[in-house]
Amino acid sequence: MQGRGRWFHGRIRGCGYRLTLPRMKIVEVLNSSKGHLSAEEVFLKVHQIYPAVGLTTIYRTLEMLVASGIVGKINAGDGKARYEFKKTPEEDPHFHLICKKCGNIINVEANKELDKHINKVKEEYIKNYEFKVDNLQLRFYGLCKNCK
Amino acid sequence: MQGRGRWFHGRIRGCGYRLTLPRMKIVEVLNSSKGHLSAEEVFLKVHQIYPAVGLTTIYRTLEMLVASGIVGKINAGDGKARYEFKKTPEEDPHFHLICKKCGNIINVEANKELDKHINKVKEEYIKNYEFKVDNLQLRFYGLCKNCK
DNA sequence: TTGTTAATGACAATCGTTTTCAATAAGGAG
DNA sequence: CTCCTTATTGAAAACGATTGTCATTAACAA
Ligand SMILES: [Mn+2]
Ligand SMILES: [Mn+2]
Ligand SMILES: [Zn+2]
Ligand SMILES: [Zn+2]
Repeated sequence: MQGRGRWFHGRIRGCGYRLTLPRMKIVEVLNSSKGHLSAEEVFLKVHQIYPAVGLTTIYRTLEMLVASGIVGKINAGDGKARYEFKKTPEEDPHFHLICKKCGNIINVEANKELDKHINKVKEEYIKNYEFKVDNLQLRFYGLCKNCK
Repeated sequence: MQGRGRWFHGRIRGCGYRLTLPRMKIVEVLNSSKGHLSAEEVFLKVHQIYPAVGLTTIYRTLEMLVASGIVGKINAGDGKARYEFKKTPEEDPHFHLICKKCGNIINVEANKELDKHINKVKEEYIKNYEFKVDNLQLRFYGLCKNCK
C-alpha cells in the first residue's frame, strides 16, 4: 500500500509533469474519496488539508490528471464536470446510473456478456465510419431509490 | 407530410403549451435540420426566417420541447448542450460517435443484439439498485475519419 | 546550491445558460 | 368577433462554471 499505492506518482512524472505539493494533496483527496466529485467539492476537501490551495490549481490539476489517465471525467448534464479516481492504471470500464432528480451517480460493474457485444459493435463502427474509438460511456438516466 | 408531419403540434398543445409563432419556427428549423445543433446554432437558423426571435426564447423553447419528448438533448462534454429532433413520437434509440478533436457527433443505429443485452442489464440494475431507468445513452469517444 | 522554468494563486475575463420584468399575443369565454 | 386572462416573449442583467493573465514561487536538473 506504500509504493504500490502510489503508481500515479510515477505516471505524473512519466508524463513530464512536476510532482508538486498541491498536486499530491489533490490526488490524495481523490484517491481517498469514493464517488464522483465536482471541482468545487475537490477544492473544499483539499482546502481542509492544504488551505493555501487555489481553485484555479484544482481545475488545472484535474485536467492534468485526466490527460495522464489517472482520473476519469464525466459530464452528467448538470453543468458541472465530475472527476473520479481510477483504481487501476488500466482502463476500468464501468457504467453509470444517473438520477435526474438529485444528480446522484451510481457506479455499476461492466457485465461480461454486454461488454462483448459492445466491443463487437465498436469494431463495426470503427470499420464502417473509420472512427478510432478511445473510450466509451454507457449511462442510464432515471430516478434513484430515494427519489422515486 | 402535411398533417402527419406535424404530430409535434398536437404534442405541444397536449402538454398544455400554447402554439406560438416562435415555437413553430424553432421546431420547423429543428425538423428540417440534420445533426445535433447547439442553442446558438438554432438561434442563427431561426433568426434567418424569423429575425424577431430572441436567444432566451430559443433556450426556453428547447427545454420545453425536450420536456414534451419532441427533441432530444445531449451533452457531449464541450460545455454546450446539443439538440436533435426526434423523427418519431416513440423512443428512437441510437448511439453516438463523438470526435474529441472536432466535436463532430455521428449517429449510429442501435444493434438488435446489443439492444437486447443492454435491456437485460437494465432490468438487472432496476432490481439491484431500485433505480427507475427512463432512458439510456451509449457513446463512443475518439477521433473521426477526418481528424485521425 | 543554483538557475531555469513549470507551476501556483489571486483576480479578471469568458461563455453558456438562467432570471427578471415590462410588453405582447394565444386562445377560451361570452 | 371581441374581450380578458395569463402564458409567452425579448432585452438586459445576473449567474455559475471554467479559463486566461500575470507576477511570485518552488521543482528539480545540473
Ligand atoms: Mn464512475
Ligand atoms: Mn443523435
Ligand atoms: Zn435521486
Ligand atoms: Zn473529428
